[in-house]
Amino acid sequence: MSESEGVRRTPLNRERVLAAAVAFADREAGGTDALSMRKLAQELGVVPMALYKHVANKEELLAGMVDTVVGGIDPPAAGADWKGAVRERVLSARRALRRHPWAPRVIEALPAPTPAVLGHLDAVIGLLRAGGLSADLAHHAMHALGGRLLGFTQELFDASPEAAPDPGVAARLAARYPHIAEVAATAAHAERAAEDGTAVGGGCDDQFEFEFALDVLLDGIERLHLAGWTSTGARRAVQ
Amino acid sequence: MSESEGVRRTPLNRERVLAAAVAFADREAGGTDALSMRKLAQELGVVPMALYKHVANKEELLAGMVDTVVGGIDPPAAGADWKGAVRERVLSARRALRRHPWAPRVIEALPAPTPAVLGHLDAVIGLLRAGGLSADLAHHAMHALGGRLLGFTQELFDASPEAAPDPGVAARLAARYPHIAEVAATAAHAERAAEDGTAVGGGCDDQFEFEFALDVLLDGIERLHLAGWTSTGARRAVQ
DNA sequence: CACCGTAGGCGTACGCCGTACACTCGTCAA
DNA sequence: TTGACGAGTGTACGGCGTACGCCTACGGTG
Repeated sequence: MSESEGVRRTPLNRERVLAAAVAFADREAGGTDALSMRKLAQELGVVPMALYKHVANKEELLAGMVDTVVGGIDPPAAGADWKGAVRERVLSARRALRRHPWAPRVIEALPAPTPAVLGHLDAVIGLLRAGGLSADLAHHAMHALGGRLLGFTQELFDASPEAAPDPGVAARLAARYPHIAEVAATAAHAERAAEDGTAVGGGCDDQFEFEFALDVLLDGIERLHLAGWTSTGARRAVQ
Repeated sequence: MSESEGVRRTPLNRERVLAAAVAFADREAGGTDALSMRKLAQELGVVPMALYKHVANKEELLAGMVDTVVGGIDPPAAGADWKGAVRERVLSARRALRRHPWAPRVIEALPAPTPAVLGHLDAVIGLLRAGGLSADLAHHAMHALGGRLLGFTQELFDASPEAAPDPGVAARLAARYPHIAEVAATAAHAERAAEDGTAVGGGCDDQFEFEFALDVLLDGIERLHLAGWTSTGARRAVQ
C-alpha cells in the first residue's frame, strides 16, 4: 500500500537498472544465464517493459553491466618500470573481475568491446609504450596477454577498423584511444609489408599472434625447467 | 511422397545428429547460438522431440559436438624435444578448432570438460612429463597455456576431484587420464605443504597460477624488448 | 503364423524467454 | 487551461527447451 502511493517509489534510471542486474548476476548461481529481463524487472518491482525505457535491449544491458564492473579497475600507476606497472594493472583487472565471475564470459560474448574495456586496453598499451616498447612489440604483447589475463579476444583489432569505415568515427575513436590506434596502424603497415599472397585483408595475422604467445610461454617454461624451478621455491621466494 | 514410404529414410542415430549439429553451427553465422533443437530437427527432416531419443538434452548435444571436433586433433607425435612436440600438438588443436569457431566458447561454457577434452589435456601433460618436466612444473605450465591455447579453464583441476568423491569413479578417471591424475595429486600435496591459513580446500591456488602465467609472459616480452626484437625480423626468420 | 515387447518418431502442451506496440497517467511549460 | 512528454503498464506474438503420452513398424518368440 505504501508503495502504491505516497513516495511513489524512487524512479528507475540506467544506473539503478545496471546495479540491480550486476547484483542479481553476482548472487545467482547461473550468473547472467540466470538473468532475464522479467526477473530483473520483478527484482525492481516493475513490469518487464519498463526496463526498455533505460536500456535498448538485453545486449545493451549486458554491455552496461560489463562497463560497470570494468570501470572499477584501478587507474594505472605509471611507475618507473613498465613491467611492474603492467603487472599491477592486470592484477587489478583480475581483482575487479573475480568479484563478478560471469563478467569474462560476457565480455567475450559481446559482439564489440565496450568503451570501458577499450579504455582498459588503451591504458595497458600506454604503459607498454611508456616503457619504451615499440608499437609493434606492444601489439604482439597485448595479443599474448589477451587470453585469460585481460579478458578480450583477438578480434578486437580486426573488428574495430572494419566496423567503422566512416573516417569521422574512426578519427574520434583514435582520439579517445590513442595507443590502440597507433598499434592498429603499425600492425596494418607491417601486414602490408609482409604480404606475400596469403594476404589477410586489413587485420593482423592471427596465426602469427597465436604462435607468438605460444612460443613466449614455451620458451619461458623451458627456461624454468632448465633452471630447476619448483613452485614451493617460488612461493617461498614471494614471502 | 518418396519420403513417406519406400526407403523410409535412413533412421537417425547419435552420430548423424551430432554431425548435422556441427554442420549447422559451422554454416550459420551465430554458431551454436543460432542452433536450436527445433531448427536442427527441421534440418534432419524430423520432429523436434525425435532428437531426444539420441541425446538427453541440448547440453549433451553441445558436449557431443565438442567431442566430435576435439576428437579430430592429431595424436601427439612423441619426438625428441618436448617443446616441439607440445608446440605441434597445440597447433594441431588450434587447427581443429579454427574450423569450428563456436567450439572454444562452448567448451568453456560446458559445466564439465568432455572426455575428448580431458584426453587432449592428458596427452599434452604426457608430453611435458616425457620431456622431463616435474609434475609440478607441468601443472603450472598447463595453467599458463590454458588461456586461449587449449581452450579450457582453470576450474578443470578444481572441479574434477570435487565432483567425484566416489573413490571408485576417481580411480577409473585416474586410470584413463594418468597424467592429469598425477598432476592433480602433486598439486594437492604442494597446496597442503604451502598452506598457511589462507587455505583453499583441495584445488590449486588460482592466484598463484594466474601470476605464474602473467610473469612468464612479461619476462619473455621483456627479454624480446631488450634484445631489440621486431616482428618483421621474426617473420623473415621463419621463412 | 500370431503375438507382443520395444524403440524410433510424432503431436500436443506448458512455462519460460525477449520484445513490439499501443495505452495510461502524472508532471510541467506555455 | 492545455498540451506535450516521458516513465511505467498491459497485452500479445513468436520462439525456445522439453515433459508426457501415443502410434506404428520391426524382430524375436511361442
